[in-house]
Amino acid sequence: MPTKRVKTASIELARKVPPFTVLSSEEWAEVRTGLHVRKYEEGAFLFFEGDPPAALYLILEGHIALVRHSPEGRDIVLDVMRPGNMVGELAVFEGVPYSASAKALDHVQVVAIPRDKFLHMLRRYPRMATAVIYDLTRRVRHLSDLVQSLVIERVEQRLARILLRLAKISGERTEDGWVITLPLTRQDLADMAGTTVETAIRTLSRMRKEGIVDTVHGRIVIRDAERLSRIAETSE
Amino acid sequence: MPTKRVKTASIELARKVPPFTVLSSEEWAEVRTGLHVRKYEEGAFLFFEGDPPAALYLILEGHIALVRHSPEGRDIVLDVMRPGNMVGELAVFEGVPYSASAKALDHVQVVAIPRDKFLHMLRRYPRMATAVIYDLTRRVRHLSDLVQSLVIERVEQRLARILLRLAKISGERTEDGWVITLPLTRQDLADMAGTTVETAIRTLSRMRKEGIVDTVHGRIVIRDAERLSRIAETSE
DNA sequence: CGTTTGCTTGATACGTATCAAAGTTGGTGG
DNA sequence: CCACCAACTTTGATACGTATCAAGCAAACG
Repeated sequence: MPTKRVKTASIELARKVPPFTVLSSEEWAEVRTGLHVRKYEEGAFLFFEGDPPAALYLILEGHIALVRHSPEGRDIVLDVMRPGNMVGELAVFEGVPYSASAKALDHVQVVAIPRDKFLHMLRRYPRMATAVIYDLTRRVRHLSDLVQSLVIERVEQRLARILLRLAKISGERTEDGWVITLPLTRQDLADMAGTTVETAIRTLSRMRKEGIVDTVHGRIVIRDAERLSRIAETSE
Repeated sequence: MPTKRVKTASIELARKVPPFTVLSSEEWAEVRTGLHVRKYEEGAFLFFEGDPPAALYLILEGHIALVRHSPEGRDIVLDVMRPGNMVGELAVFEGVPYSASAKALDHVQVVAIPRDKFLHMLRRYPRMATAVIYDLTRRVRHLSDLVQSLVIERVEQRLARILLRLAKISGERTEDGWVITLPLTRQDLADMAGTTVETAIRTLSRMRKEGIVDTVHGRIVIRDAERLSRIAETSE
């Protein structure tokens, strides 16, 4: 695969994203010093569970998985974050180590906001807190859904749900269905569904045989979104 | 059991609890109009999943379980909230129906803050947002733990963890161990552990036979906290 | 071209859900 | 005070979904 040329985003891009949208030009001019854009390759980690809370990251481009590592070597994906989302808020806010690792799922560009700077910003421009609250709110809602999903649904339903969500956040319409552009391994999907690779594979194989999904060049294609939705919603 | 006389808390109590602590006397005087204390009996619901977001509640006394109902009739306890915690923030903030029901686990007293009032307060005194962020942060952390617990732990470990947590938030030291003062049914515990009543009962019975826990007058007593911790931490 | 990494399939074991039925408890009203 | 009722608890038998262990296969890579 040829390496893509990727232009580095300007820090000015951040101005268009919450929480910076609430700032006036003067305020922004003051705030932007000390902020800088960072790039991460697919598979790279922004930070690891347990690291001291150095900075909060605002995603400009790409997708980040929040991953918990279990002592037994099992990984669990708590959430998948997109452009506009923040990563690392918990730790930065409370001044405790990151409670999950942040892994780039594709090419990622972020604005890194050092902890001190962020706290200072928030004290000086409390209006910015609204954006933080919205982001946390989204996360609580997602985690609540995930808990419910883990308790009442079987792997097949959970995977169906996950594929539909992934298509929504990084899907591309093509002739034979929705392509999930994120380069995900079966292990990644298993970690999102709270199951093992083998079970994830078996489930996806069954779906492939039924013509519901397919894999092309490592990308998952949803061939029959309606049937997938039906599986996701099946209440028994 | 004789009905206890319970004094209604004064609205002034709220002044000592975040997010109101950040207000000056004048600000508080302005804010407190329109706020009122509400009481709920054990088992009562403050609101149901799907209700319009009428108000946010600040707990002054008692404990509230956030519960999701599944179509199949299964309940899932997402979190147990204590004095100082807020309930209903998500819905109030985003203006969407409550995503879970709020059930009083014991005698509860709250300050009800109508949605409009709350949003207005937050715009006028943005410093108050900090308390909201802290509360959300706690919830995200708890839900993350819960997800991890559901994925990697077996029922026994999950229950052990839950009992220890409950002892911490509503435990009382007595001669033969820690008594969990909340009046919880086996069904409640099952809903917290993401399992069925029968399995919860079997697990607790086993623990009782081993002298780890016991039930006295419907209250759970932790007789051997150390052994319980060991079960909760066992990594295999 | 060999080596690693990810994918796939099979056989088996284990934990938990489910269904069924009976026992216990606290509260109610006669 | 007793009888009754409803809600909660308990135990047993069985079925099912998924983890686990094992082994082979395909594709990517230096």
